[in-house]
Amino acid sequence: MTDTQIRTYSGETRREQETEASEDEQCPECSGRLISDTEHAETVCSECGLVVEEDEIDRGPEWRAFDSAEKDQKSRVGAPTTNMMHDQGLSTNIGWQDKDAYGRALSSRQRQKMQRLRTWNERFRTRDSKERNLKQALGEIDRMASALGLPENVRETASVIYRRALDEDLLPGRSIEGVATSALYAAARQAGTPRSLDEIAAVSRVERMELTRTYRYIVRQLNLEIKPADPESYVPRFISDLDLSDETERRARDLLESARQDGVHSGKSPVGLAAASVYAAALLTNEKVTQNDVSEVANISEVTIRNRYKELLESADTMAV
DNA sequence: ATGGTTTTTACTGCGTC
DNA sequence: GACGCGGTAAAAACCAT
Repeated sequence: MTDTQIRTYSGETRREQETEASEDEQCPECSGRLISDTEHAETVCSECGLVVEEDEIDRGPEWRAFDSAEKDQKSRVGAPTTNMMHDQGLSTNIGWQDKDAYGRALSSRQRQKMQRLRTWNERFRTRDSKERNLKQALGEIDRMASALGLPENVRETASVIYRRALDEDLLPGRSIEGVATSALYAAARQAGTPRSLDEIAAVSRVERMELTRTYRYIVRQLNLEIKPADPESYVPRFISDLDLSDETERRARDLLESARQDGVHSGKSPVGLAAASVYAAALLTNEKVTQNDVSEVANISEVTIRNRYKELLESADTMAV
């Protein structure tokens, strides 16, 4: 049984169990495999045909198709809506070809009319400043996200955050780039794939200081609940940057876990903690990494690593006893 | 603005290869 | 002697009030 992580806007995570796949379910009568028949909204046994469940919710289409060509024809699913486009991909586009629905050329009178419609459609589509604003910001978010190797869902979340900021009129006085960057930063953290402020600032057009200011403001105004980043989420990245083994990764997580229970955590920078755990774990597994190596990939001073990793080992010891 | 906390910077001493 | 490591003090950055 697999767990899926569901992340909500506010960043809390809860776990939901996926609906049970029918493969390990057995028919109560003859212990044959159960097949869920979505077309008739039933779960039936493949051996004896016993209907185990009826009247399930049918998520299939309401039409029937008798061959694949017909299926294609009847299917009427468009592109999914996405928050990554300023109009969620829903606006109308007037085709550039001067053809009618049957592919015949239009009369010149019609052509002129279509040209006027195109012009106006375009004007309305990016009508007010907000829309144009959004367009630019989303482009920015996209650019930065790919520079940082952040997955699509992060971009999506960032877009949502930006949209909210826009709706609440938080923009005046702040730069589009600044807010866009903040949104991305927040989204990355919410998604559990945090990037440090430095990393974000490196690909953004705004200064670090402006970024932190805007970020704080946005978080406060939108009531985004962003928990302090979990040190563990940095571990895999550091491990792979340093070419360390899985074993080391596991130990690093263990160290962080016992540190958490010990409460050594609070107030300390999560990145520092992660870096220290990686270093300490490498010591334990006899893999060679210097404090300097770790400090470089983690962008953390060696001093911090030293201080943290001692604490980590200490708390790991007391936990073991 | 302020004060408390954490991180960084810079420097020093020790041991090892 | 260079390097990794540990320690310290003072400065800087950060955060809540």
